[in-house]
Amino acid sequence: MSRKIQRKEQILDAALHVIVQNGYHQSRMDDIVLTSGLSKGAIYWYYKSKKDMYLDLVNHWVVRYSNSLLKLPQEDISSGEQLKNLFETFFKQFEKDPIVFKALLEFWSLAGRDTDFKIKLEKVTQNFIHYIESIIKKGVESGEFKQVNPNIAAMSIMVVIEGISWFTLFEKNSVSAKEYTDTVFEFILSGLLKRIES
Amino acid sequence: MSRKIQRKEQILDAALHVIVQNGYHQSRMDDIVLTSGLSKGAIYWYYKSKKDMYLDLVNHWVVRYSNSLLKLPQEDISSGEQLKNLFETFFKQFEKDPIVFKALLEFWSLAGRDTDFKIKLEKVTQNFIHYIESIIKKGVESGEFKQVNPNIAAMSIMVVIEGISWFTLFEKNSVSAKEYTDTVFEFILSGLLKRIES
DNA sequence: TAAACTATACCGACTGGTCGGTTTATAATT
DNA sequence: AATTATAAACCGACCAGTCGGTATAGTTTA
Repeated sequence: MSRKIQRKEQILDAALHVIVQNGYHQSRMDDIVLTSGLSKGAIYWYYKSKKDMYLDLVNHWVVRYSNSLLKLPQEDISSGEQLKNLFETFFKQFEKDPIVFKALLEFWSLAGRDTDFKIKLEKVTQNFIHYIESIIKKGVESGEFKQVNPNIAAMSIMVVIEGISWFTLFEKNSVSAKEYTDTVFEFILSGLLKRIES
Repeated sequence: MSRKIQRKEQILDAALHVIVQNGYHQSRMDDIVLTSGLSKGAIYWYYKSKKDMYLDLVNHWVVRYSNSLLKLPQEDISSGEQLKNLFETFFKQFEKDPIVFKALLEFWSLAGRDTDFKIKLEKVTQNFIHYIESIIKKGVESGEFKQVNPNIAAMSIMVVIEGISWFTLFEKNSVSAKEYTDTVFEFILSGLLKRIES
C-alpha cells in the first residue's frame, strides 16, 4: 500500500469517527487533526476541502461494500438463499461496524440538501438495486419467485436493509438488529416465494 | 385559538420549512425570522433557545399523528385491514406533506448525537410501536395471524414505515413511495397471515 | 532536492443569543 | 369617557465566539 493511500486511509478513518460523533457540519477540521494525529497542513495536502474529504469517505465505503458483495456465491444456491446471504452480509457488517451505518444515516440526511452528496449516494443506490434486482430476476425466471416487478421489489428490499441503520439509535433492551433482520427477511421471502400448493 | 398558540404555530411552520431546507445546525435563527415574518425578539419571546424551538416542533407533529391514528376504525375490521389502514395513513401523509418525512430524517440523524432529541423521538417510537403491537396481538389472538412475537413484528413494521422517508430523496423516474408502500405491505401481510391450506 | 509533512498564527464570514427600547392590549382609576 | 398604569408582545442592532481555510517558516522523508 502506497504511502499516499495509507495516509488517506488514516484521514478517512478519523473522518468516519468524527462525523459519527458530531455530524457533518458540526465536525471541525481540527477534530480530524486531533483524531488522525496528523497536522492540518497534511490533511489539506491530500484534500482540497472538508467536503472533498467527506465525499471521498462515501467512496471509500462503497468500494468496500461492492467488494464484499461480489464475493458472495452466485451459483449453486437458490435465489432465496442468495437473498438470505445478502441480509446476513449487512447484518454482520452492522455487528462489526455499526458506526458505518450511523455515518450512512448522516449522509442520507445530507443528501436531501446537498446535490454532491445526493449524486454520490444515488450511484451507490443504483448499484445496490441492480444487484438485488438480478437476484430477483433469476428467482422469477426459475419459477422460485412469484411474478413480481423486480425493480420495485429490489428497491423495497434496499430500503428495508437500510432500515438496519435505525438500530444504531435504539436502546439495548429493545428489539435487536438481528431480530429485525430475521423478521423482515421472513416477511419478504414469504411475499416472494410461490405458495406451495398442498 | 389563542394568540400564543397561533404565534407558536406560525414559528413552527417556519421552522419546519427551514430545517428541511438547511438542516438543524445549518438553519439560522435569522432564517426563521425571515420565513415566519416575525422578529428575532418575538421568536425568543416564545422559545428560550433554538433547540427548545425544534424540540417543540417534534412534539407538534407527534400530537398530529397520534390524533390521526386514533381516528382510525379499530372494530369491525380484520387486523389485516387495520394494518392496511395504517400503511395508507402514512402514505397519504407522505403525499400531502413529504416535507414532514424529510424533517423526520433530520431528527433521527440528530438523535444519534443529541440526547434531548433522542429522548423525544424514543417517546414517539414507543407510542407508535404500542399501537402496532396492539393490532398484531389481536390478530394473533383471533387466529388471523401466525404466532409471531408482537413486539419484534411491530418494531420491524415501524422501521419499514419510516422507510418511506427515503422517498423524499429519490428521483421522480424511480420507484414511487406508493409502490414501495404497497409492496412492503404485501410482504408483511403474507408473512403474518396463516397460510390457507387448500 | 523535491515532496511530504509539522507547528503556529491568522483572516474573515458567519451566527446564537442578548438587550435596550418601542408598541399594543387590557385593566384600573378618575 | 378620558386618562393613566402595567405587563405582555415585539423589534433589530449588536456582541462574542466559532470555524473553514490560508499563510508562512521550518523539518523530515524518500
